[in-house]
Amino acid sequence: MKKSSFKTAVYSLVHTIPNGKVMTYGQVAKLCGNPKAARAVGMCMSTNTDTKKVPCHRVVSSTGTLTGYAFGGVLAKKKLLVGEGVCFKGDRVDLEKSLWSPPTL
DNA sequence: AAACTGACTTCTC
DNA sequence: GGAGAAGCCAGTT
Repeated sequence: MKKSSFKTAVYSLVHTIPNGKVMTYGQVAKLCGNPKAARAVGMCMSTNTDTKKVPCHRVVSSTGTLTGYAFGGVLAKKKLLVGEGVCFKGDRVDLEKSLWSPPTL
């Protein structure tokens, strides 16, 4: 590992999110080194263009609300999550069932 | 190097 | 839980 920019860490972490699960920006930010860098995480998602390598649609806000999506908006994001098997509560993700946390290495 | 921006989080009412 | 306000971080210009 070299040049571990925050962005790189976020990309790697998001890339580890399994299908049918979601993570919050705060969770990602914390695992990346700064629990308050949730905003920075979101920006990295917006700059991200490889949805296949970085499933940014699996990243939601702390309350389970879907935030922006650079590939069709929250509508497409929601559809993607539902299609993967993520539980939804109206317009929000059921974090109690679909919130995922990385393995303790 | 400084300033601005942005897909956030948390507190209070 | 919803609405409003303040604080925080990294990236881009």
